[in-house]
Amino acid sequence: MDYNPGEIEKKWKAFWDHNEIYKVPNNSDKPKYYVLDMFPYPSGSGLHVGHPLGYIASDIYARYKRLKGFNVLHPMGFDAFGLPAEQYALDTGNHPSGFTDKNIKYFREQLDSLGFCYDWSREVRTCDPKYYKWTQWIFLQLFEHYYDNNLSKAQPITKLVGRFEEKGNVNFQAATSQEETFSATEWNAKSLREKDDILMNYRLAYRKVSYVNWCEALGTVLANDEVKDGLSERGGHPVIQKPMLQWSLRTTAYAQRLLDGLDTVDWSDALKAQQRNWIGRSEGAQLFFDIELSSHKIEVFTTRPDTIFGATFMVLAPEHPLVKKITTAHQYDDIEDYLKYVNARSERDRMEEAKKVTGAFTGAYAINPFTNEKIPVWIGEYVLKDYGTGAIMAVPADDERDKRFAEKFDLKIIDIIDKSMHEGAGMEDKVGKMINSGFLNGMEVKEAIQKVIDQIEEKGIGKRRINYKLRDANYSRQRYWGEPVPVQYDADGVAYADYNLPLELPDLENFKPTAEGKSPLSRLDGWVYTPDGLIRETDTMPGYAGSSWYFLRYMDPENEDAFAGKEALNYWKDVDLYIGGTEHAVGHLLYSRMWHKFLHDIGKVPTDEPFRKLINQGMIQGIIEYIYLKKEKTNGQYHFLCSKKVEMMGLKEEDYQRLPVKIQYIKAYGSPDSFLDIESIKQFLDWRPEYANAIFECGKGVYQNGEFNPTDGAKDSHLFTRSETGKMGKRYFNTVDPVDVIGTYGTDCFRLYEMFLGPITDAKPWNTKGIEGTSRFLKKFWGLFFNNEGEFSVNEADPTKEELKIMHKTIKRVGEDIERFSFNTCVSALMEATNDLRKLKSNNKTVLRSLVVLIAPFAPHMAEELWHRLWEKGSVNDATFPEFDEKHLKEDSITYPISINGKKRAVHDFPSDAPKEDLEKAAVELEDIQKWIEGKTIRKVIVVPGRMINIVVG
RNA sequence: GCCGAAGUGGCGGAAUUGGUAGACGCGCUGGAUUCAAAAUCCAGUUCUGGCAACAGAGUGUGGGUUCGAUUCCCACCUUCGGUACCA
Repeated sequence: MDYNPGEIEKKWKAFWDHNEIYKVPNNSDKPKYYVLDMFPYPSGSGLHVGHPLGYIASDIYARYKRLKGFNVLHPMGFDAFGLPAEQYALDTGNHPSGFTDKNIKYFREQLDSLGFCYDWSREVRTCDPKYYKWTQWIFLQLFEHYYDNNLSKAQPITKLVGRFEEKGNVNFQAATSQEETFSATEWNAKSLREKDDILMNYRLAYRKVSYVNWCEALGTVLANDEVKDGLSERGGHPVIQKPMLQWSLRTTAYAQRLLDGLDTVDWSDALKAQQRNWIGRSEGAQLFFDIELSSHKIEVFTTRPDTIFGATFMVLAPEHPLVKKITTAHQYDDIEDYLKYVNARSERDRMEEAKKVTGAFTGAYAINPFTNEKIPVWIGEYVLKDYGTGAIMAVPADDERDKRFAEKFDLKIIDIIDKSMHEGAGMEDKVGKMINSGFLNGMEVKEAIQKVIDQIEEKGIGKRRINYKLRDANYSRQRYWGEPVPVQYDADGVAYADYNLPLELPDLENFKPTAEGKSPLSRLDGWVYTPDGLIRETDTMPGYAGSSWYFLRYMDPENEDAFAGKEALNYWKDVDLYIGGTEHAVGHLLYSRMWHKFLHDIGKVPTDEPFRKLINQGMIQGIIEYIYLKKEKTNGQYHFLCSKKVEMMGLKEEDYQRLPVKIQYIKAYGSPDSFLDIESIKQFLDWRPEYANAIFECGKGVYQNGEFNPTDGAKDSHLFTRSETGKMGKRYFNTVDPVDVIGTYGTDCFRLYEMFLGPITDAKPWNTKGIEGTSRFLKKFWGLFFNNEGEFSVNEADPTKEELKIMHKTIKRVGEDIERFSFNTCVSALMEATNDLRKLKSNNKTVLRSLVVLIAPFAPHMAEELWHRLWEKGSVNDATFPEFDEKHLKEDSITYPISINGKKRAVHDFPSDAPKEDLEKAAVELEDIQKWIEGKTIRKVIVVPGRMINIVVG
């Protein structure tokens, strides 16, 4: 009987569904294991072959763990709120929920075609009120807690109020943006509104003024990547930085714990390094500078207080609140002009042009507290409002950016560190001897840092301090398609938690934001104004709200009394294995960890870290095929040119635009010689009718308006395309839908091939052609169970020594390779075993039964079919992963490579139990070796038993 | 700029702790089968020279450590990914 994947896969999928094979109980005698995939956003374009890579890997591991006797939780759900659905609603006027449902349905179909062992009864969707009820609930918990730095733990706001009533906030260690101190008496005298403002400075979810990219023309707030050069990506309208009162999360409160927790998890060093850099802990000093003729002080944070004698000017962030207060009348116009310029630039613009030096002088002078010199105060966009204090003391002698700034604006530079002993050392190396630095002269940098901080503290002008680069996370979105924030305000603007959850997202017809940039919800007067005279918050929550805790909901998805029940949480505890892409390295993975630590603080989850082991899958790349379009039209027509011509004639790349072409039109796709022929140019024109009259300058002629004019009588011609490996995506028209591949080769084959491509963590290009190899392998594997007449036939006799060796070798390799997530080599091992058994013409039942279990995680449908044909009961999913026995792997003899001075010159078989001395002697006497050592002295013979022999001659 | 990862045949990749470089697969070449093709099977396939036995070179580049380096160390080059200008 021939292998027919379509039939088999359909049959066993129905069998598994009917028997609820993948349903997982919340209690079991077996040890638990939790395998999680990163939460997908169900985009309209569906999955391409790159997406399932991680899902297949986790599915294989989940199935393997089950065979190893674990109770395995392996769920899936949808991160269903988000921008694309909202954009779709804006464009079409349709409600995003219908669009989202449709997308989820297609996504689910695609996932189902991949044969995953998800327990779909646990599916969650972030846009379901039953789910976001708990997202809102967690938000309110954050709102009603603050972070106590002494206890290193979140505490209820009520406790804080108690403390204020008794002692005020003096000497109180908490994560806060509160600057003024107050006594108990002062506190008790404050109005409700004043108290609320102060509490806001302590809450873990709080309101503050922060900046958004506001586009007046589009009437909406834009994400960073929707803004380019101060203009909106869509339409090219101006974008400005607009201050708005918004919700934030005090992520910074958890900075140190987020850093420390990294030491306890099994993640790659690369990923941990990224998180550490993001958190960005630095040690240094906080320091206040007096301003001449002003009562204000400028606060700075510096990691290099030792360089203070070289601080010859100061730079404030343009948004710094002091700017308006200290600017002199004379400099007013300069500063205003500069602020206008900066206002039009996004943070990203500022970063991308790191080398561009801009700034303006405020006219004010600060006093260097150690030299007592007057130093000018400037503003400059290279100083960011959200890092440190938004102000720096500039030391042009030792800092590249300060130096460029000083050179451009002709400011004083004083050398303060002699680095002549340390060639090539930079500022970050913290080496050298202090010069021109008063009492620090002659000290090494590290010593000077400590000395100067002591002095700073003694003078009372600053303190030793630890600073984090991590910023509080903006939590407000002026959008419709997200969780409503369950907060109400009274007439004074005091915020109250609304525990009437879920606060459902009301229906809407107009999804446009309001003229002032508020969320479209603010138009719903009947919703905004509550019967008790309060006003609802109209901002919605960001994408990361629902995805910061979803893995907990899977543990107990139906629970109506809690986000998950105590019992379920205590059984599943945390995620044992998390697989997903690096794009979430800092965002999602940091927010989830913070939420988890918070929930742990308030006693709601038993663990401090959510994800024990984490693997980043690499990207599957596609080949992007471009055609060259001249930027200047020829006789008013678009003009396409063969890529070979552009390359060979040495034409300037910048005169051409690269236009990605649908890969379906390409001939010789993926090869360096890929091209469009006349037929495919016609297809291209059907797709892009705006180029109907364009000129196509091919190798052997010119095609235009349906006519081909050859240069030398050619019938057809090639318009060569430029092929580049890059991302697979809709915008490059190079996606491959897994459903299409599966239609031809079957699910098992597709799974196997994705794994066979290479290591899970590496990026690698997709090439559909290579799948033939795994397809042949499955046919051969299947063929092991059938005789020449096509009848199922296995040999029930005891396996031979050779058969046992193949079997145990394969068990060892597949088992060990799954454990180290080397799935590509597992497939190789199974291929080799199949080839070996075919050579032996072996169809031994004991051996084949083991192989069926080994292949089951990879090709579950075929395995189930063969399992049942072997007269086994139940499901292969409930089989036991076979154990290997070392005794079957022993060889009688070992083939040793024999090297002379490390270079292999011969191979020879020796008995595997031959002692070292015998090997030494025998190797030297071999005929093949004699000619290499003739006339030379043997200095040494190195024998590594079981491995190799090396003869050193001289 | 900064951070991270990776460079091995025509291609994807293997070599788990320093010990036979190129497993396995794609592609290609030759053969069998076939009227022919597809499919299948067998053999070969790192490069250079040689009919061959064999010899030389070879894991991005240049150095180093070692009896022995794809693996460890130093410097550099290239590619990919991330990025909120490390005060």
